[in-house]
This record gives sequence, structure tokens and C-alpha cells, in this order.
Amino acid sequence: MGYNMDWITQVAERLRATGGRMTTQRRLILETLAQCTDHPTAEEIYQRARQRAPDLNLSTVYRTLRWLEDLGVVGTQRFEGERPQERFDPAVSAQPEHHHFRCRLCNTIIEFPAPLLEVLKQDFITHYGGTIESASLIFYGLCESCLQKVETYGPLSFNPNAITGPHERPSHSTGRAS
Amino acid sequence: MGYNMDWITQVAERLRATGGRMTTQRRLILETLAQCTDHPTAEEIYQRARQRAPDLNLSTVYRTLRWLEDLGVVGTQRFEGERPQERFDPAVSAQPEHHHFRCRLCNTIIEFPAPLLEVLKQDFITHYGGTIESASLIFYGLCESCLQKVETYGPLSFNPNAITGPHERPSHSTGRAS
DNA sequence: TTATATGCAAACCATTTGCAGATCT
DNA sequence: AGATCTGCAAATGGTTTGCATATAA
Repeated sequence: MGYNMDWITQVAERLRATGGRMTTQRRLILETLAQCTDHPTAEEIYQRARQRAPDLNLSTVYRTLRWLEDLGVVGTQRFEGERPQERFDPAVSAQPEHHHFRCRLCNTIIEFPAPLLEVLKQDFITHYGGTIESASLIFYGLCESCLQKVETYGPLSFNPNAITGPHERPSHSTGRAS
Repeated sequence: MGYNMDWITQVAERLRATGGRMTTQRRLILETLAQCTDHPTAEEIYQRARQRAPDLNLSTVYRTLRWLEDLGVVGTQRFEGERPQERFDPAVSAQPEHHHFRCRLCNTIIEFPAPLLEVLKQDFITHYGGTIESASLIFYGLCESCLQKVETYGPLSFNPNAITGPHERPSHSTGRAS
């Protein structure tokens, strides 16, 4: 390996500086995060990391992620239209203020900068006073590629990465159905 | 009563138009929602409504809220820094595109319009293509009133409406603490 | 009369936590 | 050695669901 080694080293330093210890599991989770190009759930991180250390435990993953969150190394967000679990974003450390677009069909997430948001914040403060410390902006829609497909093939159900299961609320049945 | 009767009647019509029935419980929940000036959780709606009908059940509240959500009558959002439960927003029907500011201290939520967001959407599409169907924008910070208090009395812990309990993650202990 | 809704209790799932044993320094 | 972690299992809390009964149309 050697990918992003600087990043891991930096995190390890911050860790030690706050009285923490670098363990095998933490290094593994960090390496797993460093390889992410997406926004995985805790479970996904767990599955990926576990391939290299089968006795890794999910609660260790959670604890490590919370610790990284406190350190400002990962961000978290929840997206609509899927199970209400958290997704973790290893990109915050590199680009503190970025926002998210999520494709309704293929679930791809695009990160984008939004410098214009500052104007919106200022607008808000002008009207309502107070201060703004952070902002979350999420766009939902169709990514370019899915848009093309829909335009070509029509709006059929095309959802390769759909996460299925409870909490999806397909039709919240209210009792005996017809 | 008589407050917002139009609104309830309108919802009832939409309901019947889709093969649903207007029941005592649904009317009660609608009336409770009509009186909301905040963004209550399902549990809060349940507690308020239950004062008039003690045998109302929480699952009925959930089912009714989901149905209203599908009808576009209530919106839902989750805010950071509190238990990860949904909050319901009866104001969507009146102002389809509004956004939220949440005060970190008193938890007040301010709804605001953001017409400038259209520019941001256009910006995004210019860079990445695709389409945007909806957007969620949340500002976190201090409302004017809390800002004043902090400026006057200093940044002590002032949190009258704080929701306390698990899921708050005060310090995610990783084992025996010092 | 009969499809639809309710209450209840149980299930579900994401996340957290207590504790005994393992590990870093 | 001694504080800090990990794995495990159990608890927690929000939300959903199956089913028998009640109710609106």
C-alpha cells in the first residue's frame, strides 16, 4: 500500500495528541476509509474492512467512526429515500465545505462546492439575525447518465443499486389490503 | 375549533379521492397538525393528540403521517445534533419550497424561502448535467435571541429545550474511562 | 356489508453500551 | 503496570408490521 499514507499518519498524530492509541483495527478502518470513493454506511465500512480482519467487530467500527467524526476527519449525512442510516464521508478533511447531489435512480452521490451559499447565508442573517455555523445542502434528482437513460428508454424502473428492505416504506399498508 | 378548517376539509377530500376514509383519529391528528407552529416528532404529535383521545395509538399516528407525506401535505426532515428521529412539517402544503434554520441552543426552527437556490441548482446542472427534482437546505447556528444571550452572558451552557438521552453521543466512551 | 382503519404487541434495524479480557506504551 | 481498546452480547429507541377487532361508507 502507500495510498494516502500521509492522511493516515496525520490522523494518527492527532489521535495520539488527544491521548488515544493507534491500534490494528483503527489503522485498518482508516485504510478502508482512505480507499473509499463513495459514502459508505457503517455496515459497508465494516464489511470492507472485515475482508482483511474477519474478527473485526461492528461496534469497533462505530466507535472509530464517532471518534473520527469528533476529530473532523469524516462527515456524516443521511439521505432521503433510503433506510435512515448514516453515511460517512471521508472527504470532509480535504474539502471542509462541500455539498451533495444524490441521484434518485443509481444512488450515485456527487460532491460539489457551493461558494454561492455564502450569499444565501448572508441573506438569511440580514432577515433573521443570528449567526450561521454550518450548512447542509443536498440536491436530489437524476444524474446525467440516468437522465440520458430515461430519455432514451423511457421512465421504466431502472435502479441497479437500489437498497431494498424494510424502512423503505413502499406503500405503508394500513391493514388488510385489497 | 374552526382554525384552518379549510385545510382539513381539503385534505379530507384528497383522502376520499384516493379511496381513503376519514376517521376520528385521522381528523384528530389533522387538527393537531393544524395547530402546530413547530416541527414535532411523531411522538410529540402523539402526545398532543392523545390529550383529546387517550386511546389513540402511536402506530396510527405514524400511519397517518406517512399517508400525509405521500399526499404532499406534510414534509419530513432530520436535524443534526439531536436523536435521529424524523420531524414533521405541516407547512409544506402552504409553502412548497422553504428551508430550515435550526438554533443550536434553543432548538428553534426558522423556515425561510431561498429563491437564490435556483441559481445554485442551475450552477450545478451546468457543471454536472442531470436534473434536480428537490433540494434540502438546513442552516445550523445561533438564532438572534440566543446570540444576544451569548454576547451578554458569555457562552455558558444555556439549553432550555435540550433533548437529552441516548443517541446524543456526549462522549462515545470506548471502554473504561479515566 | 365489506373494504379499510385501528389498537396492540411483536418485530426490525441502526446504533449504543456494559463488561471482561486483550493490547498498546 | 496501567490506562486504553476490543469483542461480545444485550439494551435502546425510532419506526414498521401482522393480526384480530372495530368502523366508515
